[in-house]
Amino acid sequence: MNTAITLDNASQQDCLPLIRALVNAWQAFSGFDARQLREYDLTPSQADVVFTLGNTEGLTFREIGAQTLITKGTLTGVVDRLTEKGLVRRVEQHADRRCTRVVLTAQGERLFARAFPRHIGVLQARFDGLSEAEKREATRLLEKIARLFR
Amino acid sequence: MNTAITLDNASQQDCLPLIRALVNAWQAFSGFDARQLREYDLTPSQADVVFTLGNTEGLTFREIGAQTLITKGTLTGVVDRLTEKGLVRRVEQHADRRCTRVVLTAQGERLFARAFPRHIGVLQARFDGLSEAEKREATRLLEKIARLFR
DNA sequence: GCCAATTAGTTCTAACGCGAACAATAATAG
DNA sequence: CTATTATTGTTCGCGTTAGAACTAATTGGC
Repeated sequence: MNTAITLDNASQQDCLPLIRALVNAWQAFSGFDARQLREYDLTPSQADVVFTLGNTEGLTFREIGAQTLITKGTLTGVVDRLTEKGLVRRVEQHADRRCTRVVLTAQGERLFARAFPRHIGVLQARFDGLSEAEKREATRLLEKIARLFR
Repeated sequence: MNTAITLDNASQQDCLPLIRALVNAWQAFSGFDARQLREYDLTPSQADVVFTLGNTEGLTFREIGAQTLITKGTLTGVVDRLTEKGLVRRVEQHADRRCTRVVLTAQGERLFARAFPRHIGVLQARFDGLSEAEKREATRLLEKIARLFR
């Protein structure tokens, strides 16, 4: 009994159908998400930030990065573009002058109130193609996969 | 009985834990994949192309794009970089002069023979943290999710 | 109190990723 | 046959994406 993987048997490994399914599911979901968000003139990353800032008093770059999984280097650019659009603004902190708080502007709040419920509604409607038991099981398995590769 | 989604109940929709799990699983898997491939000095897209071309007589851009889900515009750049590295070359077709076939060079073949089995082996080892039944169920659910958003 | 280690955010580089516009070529309708 | 339509790959614009180097500010050890 040997687990060596050769050029000949590599394509028969049973992880490959699962990997293909994961890639396809991600591609389909993220593509759909991006197309939907275009209605609000937002990229997925921008929407992620706006939706994270909604119903908060503002968050620092570090906090946004932790919740959205956007790297801090990327986040600088995303916040720059949201600022140009007038949806957020940077607020300096006196307590810790290294930190910057990012806050939704009035326009950002309005977009959040309009886009967030509608966007979630569209996604929820699609996911209702799964039963509640399937959603729970898929969540459990995906959490387990995430742990395996962390 | 109403399914309207408001600003207040949007965060309670039961698709959200599943979405979070999907995002986290993808992030963890694709990040691991990218770090592993760095050992061969390949990006995920480059590896995707090299691994797709392995054991073939070469494929056109259209065929590679169909199998890898890389857009044709992106593929031009990926093949450019693989060409610079000496791993693939473009072969013009006389039959249809619009088409270009991409073929592994001898160096590309060697890299494929070395990297493909080893990389699959590393991934397979991680996925063995799931039982066979879990792999099948995860595959089924992910295929269903992909269909919901296609 | 002072120096070393941390932390926060910015900048830079290389490579995607997608959609749209484009030129060259091929296929099809009439 | 010829005009229209479709397909193939390239190019471009814009926006990520990760990672590393960098600056400014803060914290911890002693």
